[in-house]
Amino acid sequence: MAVTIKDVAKRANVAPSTVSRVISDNPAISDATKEKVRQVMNEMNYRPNVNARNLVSQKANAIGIVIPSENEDFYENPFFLTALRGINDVAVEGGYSILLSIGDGIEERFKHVQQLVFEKRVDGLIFLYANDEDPILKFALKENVPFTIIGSIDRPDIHFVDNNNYQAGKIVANQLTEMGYKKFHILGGNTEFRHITDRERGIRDHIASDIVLTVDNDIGFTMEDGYNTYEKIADLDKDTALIVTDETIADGLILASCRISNTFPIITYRTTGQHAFSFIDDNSYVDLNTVELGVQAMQNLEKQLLNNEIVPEQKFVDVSWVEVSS
Amino acid sequence: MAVTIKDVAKRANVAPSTVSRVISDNPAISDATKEKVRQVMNEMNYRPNVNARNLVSQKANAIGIVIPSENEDFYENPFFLTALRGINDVAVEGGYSILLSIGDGIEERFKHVQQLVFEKRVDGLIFLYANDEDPILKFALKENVPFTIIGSIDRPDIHFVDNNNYQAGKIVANQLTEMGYKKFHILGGNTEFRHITDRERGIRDHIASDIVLTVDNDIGFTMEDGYNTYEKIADLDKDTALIVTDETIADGLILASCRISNTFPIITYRTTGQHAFSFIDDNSYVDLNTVELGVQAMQNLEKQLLNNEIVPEQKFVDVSWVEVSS
DNA sequence: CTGAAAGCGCTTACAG
DNA sequence: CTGAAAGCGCTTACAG
Repeated sequence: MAVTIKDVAKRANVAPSTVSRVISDNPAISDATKEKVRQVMNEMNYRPNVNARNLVSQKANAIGIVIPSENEDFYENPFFLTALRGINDVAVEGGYSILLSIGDGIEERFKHVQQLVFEKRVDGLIFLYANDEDPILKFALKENVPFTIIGSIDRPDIHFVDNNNYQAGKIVANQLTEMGYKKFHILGGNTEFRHITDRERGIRDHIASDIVLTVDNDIGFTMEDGYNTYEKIADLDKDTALIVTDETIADGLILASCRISNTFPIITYRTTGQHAFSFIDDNSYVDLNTVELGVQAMQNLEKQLLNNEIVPEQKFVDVSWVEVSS
Repeated sequence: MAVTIKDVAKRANVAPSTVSRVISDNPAISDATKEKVRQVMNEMNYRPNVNARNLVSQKANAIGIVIPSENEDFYENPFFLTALRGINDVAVEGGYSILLSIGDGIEERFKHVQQLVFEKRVDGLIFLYANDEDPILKFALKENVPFTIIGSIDRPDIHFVDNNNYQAGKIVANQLTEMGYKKFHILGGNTEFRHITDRERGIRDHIASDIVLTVDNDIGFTMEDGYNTYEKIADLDKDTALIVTDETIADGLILASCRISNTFPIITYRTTGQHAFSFIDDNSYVDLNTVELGVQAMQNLEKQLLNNEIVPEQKFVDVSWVEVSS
C-alpha cells in the first residue's frame, strides 16, 4: 500500500540501494542521480519506513524520559514540562521521538523503562531527577544504556546537566544585599538534594558578616505545604527577606500572604514567569533557565548516541535575575 | 549481541517459528513446548525486538498525542498532563508507547505529526483539543489515521470523548441555588468553544426564574488574565456568585481576591484539587474527572486499532461536585 | 558512481 | 502440533 524504496527505485530506473544512498546523501552518488531520485521521491510522496530502518541500523531513533518517583511532582511542578520542551526542540531536530514513562509508582516505571530498552524502543534515557540510589539509574549504568541526568550527583564518573545552583544562591545574596535587607530566611530546603545545599552555599558565601541568615527546612513540597507555612513566618521580624527554595511552595505562600498582610519579599527560583505576579510588591526571581537545561541534556545525549561513547562531563547552566514589580 | 528468537529456538531445540508462536500464545502449540520455550526465554532474558515485529506486522504499537496550537496552554493548564495520565495507564497496559508532538507552532507540529504517521512511528492519534477546522485533524481524516478527540465537536460523523459539560453546568446551578445565591455571574467564557456553551446551557436550563444570570466573556485564558479580572468584578453586588469557566483563570482571580477583600464564592471546573484552597471560604468545585477522560479516549482508540474500524461514538464522561471548605 | 546480494529479527501462510 | 521458507522495507559491505 504505502510506497516503498523499491517503488521509487523502479520509477527512477535505479537500484533500491541507490535510493537508499540518496536518502542518506551518500557523497558517492552523482548529483544528477540524486536529483532525479529526489524528484521521484517527492512525486510519490515517499517516506522511509522507520521500523525497517531501525531494524537494520539497530537503533530506535527515540529516547525515553524518566520522571521522578514522587509522581505528583511531575504533575504539579512546571519544571518537568518546561525541561521537556527544551528536550523536544533538540530531539525533533535530530529526528528522535520522545517516549514518556509516566506510570504510577517506581516499580511500574522501572518495568516500563526496562521494556523500552530491551525491546529497543529507545536508544537512550534522560532522567528528570538526580539520585544515585535510583534503581532505574543503576539499571542504565549496568546495561550501558546511554543517558543524561538533569540534576546534580556527587559522583565524578556520572555525567549530568544542572542549573548553576551555587550561582543562583550568589545572585539571591547579592540582590537582597543590594536591596538593603539584613535578615535572610531560607524556607523549604531539604538538604538531601544537592541543588538545595548548593543554593544555600552560594548564599552563605556571598553575604556580609552582619547579615543574619536563618533556615527552616523540610516544610514539604506541595503548594498546600507552602500555603500552610504562613503560620510559621507570622512572627518573623517584618524586615526579613524570605528565600523560598521551590516555586510551588512559594506560590502557596504567596496565596496565603494576605492572611497575614505580608510585607516580606518572597524570593524564589522559577522555571516560568507565569505565577510571578501577585499583590506582593516585589516579585523578582531567579530564572532557572529550564528550557536550556533540557536543550543541553538532549544535546549531550545525542552526542553520546552519535559517537557511541560516554563523556562524563558535568555541566552547569547559567541562571539569571529577573526583575518583576507590580 | 542481544539474544534473538533464533538463539532461543536453538537452545530450546525448536524452530524460530515455534518460538514466535509461543510468544503470541498460539493455541496450536502444545503446552509442553510452550513451557519449555518460555523457560528458555526467561533463562536467556529474551525480549522480542519491537522493530522487527513492527516491520512485519506493519504496526508501530505506539500512539501520538496532539496538543493545541495555543502552545502555552499545554504548559500552563494542568488539564493536558492529567488527561495524559489516563491515556498512559491504558496505553502501557496494551503495550503502546506514547509519542508527544510538542513542537512550537501549528506548522511545526503539523509537519511532525505527518512524519510520525508516514514513517509508521504511530498507529493512531489522540487530539487533546477539539476543532473541526484544524489542519491536523483534516489530515487524519483524509489519510484514514485512527484517532480520538478529547473535547466536543458539532459533527455527528466524528467521534470524541468529552466531559459532560451540560451536566457540569447543571451541577453548578443546583449547588449555588441550594446555597441560596440569587445572582450568578459567569466569567471567562469564549463562546467559540462548545464546552463553554454547553456549561452555560446547563446552568440556564437549571436555574429558577428569579435568578439573575450575567455573563462576561472573553477575558483571556492565562492566570494573569484571571488576576486582572479583579478590577472588573469590584463593583458587582456582594452577594453575587462567580462561576469561572477555566481553573487557570480562577486561580489568578483567587490570587487577586484579597486586593478587593473579596467575599464572592468563586466556583470553577477543575482538573485537579491542587489549587483548591485559598483564603476564600468556599473552594468547592466541579471535578472534571480528567483522568477518566484520558482513559476512555485511549480505550476507544485501542478498540479502533484492534478492530480496524472506526465507530463514531460520542461519549460524555460524568463530572462530580467536590466540597472543599477552608 | 552504481547494482546485486545478504541480512537485520521477526511473523505467517504452507506443508506435513 | 511443528518446521522450512518467504517476506516485511530497509542498509551495507562487496564487486565492478
